[in-house]
Amino acid sequence: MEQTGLFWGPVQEEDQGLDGFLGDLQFSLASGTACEHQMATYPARDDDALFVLQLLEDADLDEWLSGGLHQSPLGDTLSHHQMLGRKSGRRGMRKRRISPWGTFVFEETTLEGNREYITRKNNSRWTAKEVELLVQGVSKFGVGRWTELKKKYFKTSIRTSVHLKDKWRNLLRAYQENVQKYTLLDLEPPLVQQIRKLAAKHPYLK
DNA sequence: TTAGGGTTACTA
DNA sequence: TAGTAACCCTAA
Repeated sequence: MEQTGLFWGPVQEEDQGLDGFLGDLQFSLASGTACEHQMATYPARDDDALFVLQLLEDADLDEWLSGGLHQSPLGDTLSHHQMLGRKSGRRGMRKRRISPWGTFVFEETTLEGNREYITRKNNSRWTAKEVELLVQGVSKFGVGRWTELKKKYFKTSIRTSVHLKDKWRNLLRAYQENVQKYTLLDLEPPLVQQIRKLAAKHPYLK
C-alpha cells in the first residue's frame, strides 16, 4: 500500500529574510517507509507570510516533534497561489535549504523497519552513473518509454519518468547539435559517443 | 503517460 | 551575465 502525502515542518534557511519562511517537505510512504522526499519552497510575499503564520499558530508543533505528522497546510498555500492566476512554470524562488529534522524523520519514522531508506544522495544534479543508466535504458527501450525505463533502471531512484525524459532532452541538447558553449557534466568519451549515436537515431526535434 | 513550453537555480 | 540544468505545468 502506498500513501503519498504532503507533510510539513519548519525549515532552517541558509540565508535570512522573509523569503526563507515558507518551507515544506514532501514525501511518500511505501510499505510504511518513507521512500521519497523533496524539499519544496514557495515564493514569499507579505500575504503568504501572514497566511502561513496563521497556519503555524493553529498547529501543534510539540505533537509533531513527538512523532506526529500533520497534513501540510501549504497544500492550501498552493491553492492560494493557483487562485491568484499563475498559469505555468515553476512557482517562486528555488533555494537550497537545510532540513533540521530530515535525519530524525527518515531514520526513525519506520513502520516496518525492513526496508532501506531511499534518500536522495545527489539532491538535484545527475551523476555520471545515472546518465550511464539512462543511456543504457534508451538503448534498450528507445525514446518515449520512460515509465518502462524507470521501472527497469531507476526503480528505487528519486528520478521520475518525467525527470528521465527531461534529462534525455538536456543530453541531446548538449551533445546532439554540439551548440552548447560548455556542459557541466564530465562524461566519459565512450558514453558521449553512445549518446551521440542514440541522438542520431532518436533526434531531438526542436 | 508523454512531449514540449516555461521558469528558476546554478555555473563558468 | 549568458548559458546550462533541473523540474514544473499543461495539453493531447
